[in-house]
Amino acid sequence: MSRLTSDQHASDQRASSRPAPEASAVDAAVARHRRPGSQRPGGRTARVRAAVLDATLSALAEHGYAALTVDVVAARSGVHKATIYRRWGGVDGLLADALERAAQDDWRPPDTGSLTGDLRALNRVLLADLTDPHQGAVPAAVISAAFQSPRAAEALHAFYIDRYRRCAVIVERAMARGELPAVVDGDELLRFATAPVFHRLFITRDVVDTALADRAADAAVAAAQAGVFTL
Amino acid sequence: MSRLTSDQHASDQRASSRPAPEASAVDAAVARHRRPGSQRPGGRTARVRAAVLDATLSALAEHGYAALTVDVVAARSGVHKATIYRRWGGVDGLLADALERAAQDDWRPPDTGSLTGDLRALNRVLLADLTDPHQGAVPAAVISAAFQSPRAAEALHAFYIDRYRRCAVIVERAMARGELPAVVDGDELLRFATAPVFHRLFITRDVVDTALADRAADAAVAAAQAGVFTL
DNA sequence: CCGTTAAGGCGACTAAAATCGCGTTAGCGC
DNA sequence: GCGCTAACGCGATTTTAGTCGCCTTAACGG
Repeated sequence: MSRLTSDQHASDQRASSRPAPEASAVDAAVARHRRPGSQRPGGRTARVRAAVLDATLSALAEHGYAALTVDVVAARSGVHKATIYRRWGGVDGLLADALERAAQDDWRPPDTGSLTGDLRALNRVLLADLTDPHQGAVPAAVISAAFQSPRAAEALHAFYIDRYRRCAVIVERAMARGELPAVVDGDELLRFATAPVFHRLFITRDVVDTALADRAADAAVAAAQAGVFTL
Repeated sequence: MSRLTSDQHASDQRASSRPAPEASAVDAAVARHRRPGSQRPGGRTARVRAAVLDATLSALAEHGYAALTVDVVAARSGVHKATIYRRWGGVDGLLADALERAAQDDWRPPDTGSLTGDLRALNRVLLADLTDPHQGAVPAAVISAAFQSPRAAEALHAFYIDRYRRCAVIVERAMARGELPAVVDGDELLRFATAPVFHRLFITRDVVDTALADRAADAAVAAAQAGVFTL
């Protein structure tokens, strides 16, 4: 089992060639791992990280957060338990790093031509992602882990800083179109628009549908037009 | 240590008298514990529950959620570990029950004379409670536990159903005063008003101040007046 | 009162999580 | 190529979490 997973991954990475020269996607992923004092972030280390985080994600999607344990990830990834504890410290570290890697994608907010349309679409995507067992399990698990682990909390914070920054363009477009009465705080507007979705999913644990997603978007637009987010 | 705690608790409870007759406050607390099939919810059982939940709360406040373990609660309460596992199943059960007991208070929403005032005050109280290490640690911990434990999720859901129901009077008063253009969904309005506080505290992990609490209240009022929550 | 029996106490037991020391491998600079 | 050494593999060990069987205690009904 452990060999199988290991081999499988090795063949995923690079079929059969020298490991060094044309590493560019790997370098990008690796650069982030380089911290002051850390050395040798080369090929193997990167492969181990990829294998471990992939295993973390698939284990999470398959058996849920409650069953996510270092031993499971070790078995799935073919990486030794001790290595995982050394590099990540525990499940919270795994989740934090998985989220950091997930943030390295090319996600872009929707563009429908209107502020309300964009925000509604954003909330629907958000809802779909968070309820999706594959993508959504990671943010959800990190939200939970953040209560116990400062590292997870920091990763979560950074993740949403980045996501909301990427969404800022929605508000900029709306202002350019003259849909808003003045210069508003885009971050603020976006956070208000999305907050109800998170709130019902993870705090009150209500059932959430697209109607709520739309209503939240509408409420934020109404508040913005009333001047609540005006700078 | 275990004897010390045990003795201390015994003397706290009832100095030196017969245990049975004049139990009324205890009875009230106990009545809830009586479930179909459960029997003998009498004095000792109630005392054990009180001791265990008190220990859970103080341990949580003192050392945080990460350090909250059954062994710690057992030691603090003077109740044996096995008993706790039998009755509560684990930390998630402890938290769920602690939240259920906490819900049995006489909490009332603020009454300032205006809708905006009430919602602002509500959000400020909410923020203060959630950041307070004593009161606030329980909801926070249960929110986290709910990701792994259906029981905690159910307790959380029920808790907020009840809290928002108690707040409904805020919106009713506002409608009676004519502050709202039509009949609005009070629950909806209240959830929108409070969602941003939870969102920043537990999802984005931003720093939260009273200015945000007020802004969230204002945004909800603006949305309500624009007809977003109209039934 | 007194018998019945839930509920709790107790400590040993099993299982799982986490750590450690040491040998091996493979990046990286030369 | 070729050392050097960071990073990983490995199995044993320690620590912590959770379970079990048996005995004791004390509610509750009569």
